[in-house]
Amino acid sequence: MSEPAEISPLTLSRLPLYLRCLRQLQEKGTTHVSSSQLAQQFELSASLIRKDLAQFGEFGIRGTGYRVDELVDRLNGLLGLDRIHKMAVVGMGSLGSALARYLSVNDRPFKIVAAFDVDGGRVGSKLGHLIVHHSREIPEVIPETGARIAVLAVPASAAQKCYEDLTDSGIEAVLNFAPIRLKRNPAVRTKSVDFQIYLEELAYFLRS
Amino acid sequence: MSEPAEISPLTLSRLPLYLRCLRQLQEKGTTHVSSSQLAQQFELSASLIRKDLAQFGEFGIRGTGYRVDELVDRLNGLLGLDRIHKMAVVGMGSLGSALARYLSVNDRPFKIVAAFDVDGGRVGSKLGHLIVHHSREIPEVIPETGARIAVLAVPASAAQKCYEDLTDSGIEAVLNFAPIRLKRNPAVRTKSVDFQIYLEELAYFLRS
DNA sequence: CCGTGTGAAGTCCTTCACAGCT
DNA sequence: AGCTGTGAAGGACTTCACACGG
Repeated sequence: MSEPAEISPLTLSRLPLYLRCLRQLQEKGTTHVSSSQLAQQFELSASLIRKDLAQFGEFGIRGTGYRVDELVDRLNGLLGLDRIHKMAVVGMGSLGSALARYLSVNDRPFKIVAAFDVDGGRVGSKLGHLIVHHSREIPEVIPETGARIAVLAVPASAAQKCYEDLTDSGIEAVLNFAPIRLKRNPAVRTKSVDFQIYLEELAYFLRS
Repeated sequence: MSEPAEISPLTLSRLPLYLRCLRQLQEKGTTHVSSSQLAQQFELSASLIRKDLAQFGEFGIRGTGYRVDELVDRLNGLLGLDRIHKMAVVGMGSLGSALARYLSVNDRPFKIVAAFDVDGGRVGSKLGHLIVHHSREIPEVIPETGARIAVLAVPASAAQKCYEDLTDSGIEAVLNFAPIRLKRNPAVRTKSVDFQIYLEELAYFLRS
């Protein structure tokens, strides 16, 4: 059972989820877990877990379940989380700063190597031991730092321009928080997280 | 063509997206748009747009397309965005504060009516003209304010407890930002936004 | 003639059910 | 006996293609 050329997007979106659940189990000291236990505790589907995992080899033990540590390692490897990812953050407003704190926790593989803003009050200030650059320096600084992934947390009006500067500078993946539909660069993995849209979706259930 | 009892979750997730695109068109002064124009400009599927919209009535004009203003109004109505939603925010750390700013922009129908935290330095401080309450006051304050929707932006370790306090207090929908898999209350619409997971998903494409 | 609305076809994803391993 | 791995069945969603209305 060798690894397929392409993981289906829905399977891919669940792998980090499984990882999160398994990490919670690790903290509790659980060493083995079955698909049905996982399903019950975390409101997942047992058969789906098995199908998802079985795509990448047989690392379950029939009659017993999965070894938690092994599964964590395997998923970390599959997702490329077993090494450091250098990350840039563009937009150091309240959201960008908060994201910088939340996304670069020490035990996680994402390390911020560059930060940008256009606000004179923030350019030159420090984020940890990093200096915040002006966004116009993206084309020079990104290649210097070797960042391959970027978080975009600028106002909607500036997002498309920043996005293009980033992708032109060699960034390969962007996580966008600006509330706008970006015109995407097909060579760059782009994911948008839009809080307003999530709220609007929830609002539907409050029409009563 | 009357409205169905249930919208499929995937259709529902696209309606706010269409709304976002349409608002962008409104700002540019566009009055009419066809499904294929929408599809091209915003990288959507024309036939899917038509299918999604047609579920709620025939408000396209054959040969012409859709009237932007009318469609915006209709979608706003469908999603329950044509009235104010009172919202509570729990967790006034950097993320909670940033979210409070981003989600309660004036032209949006979500209005923050209560804020909570456990940190002595933040309890009692002001968010606009609102006082930040201690989280232990959730059971009293939520009913007083009439909030029906809540944003949860507390550390993972506190999330489950806060979630339960909120749902026990009558909150009907929760947007969770804590990086944890919540044990959900089935009576409450719960949506989780997990930045770490999104990054991990992107990391998969950077394994090279 | 253009674009919507919509059955039909096609694709993708999930659930089922059980053979086979431990 | 228990649980994984997996073909087969079932379901959900999307795309196709065209009839119909403007």
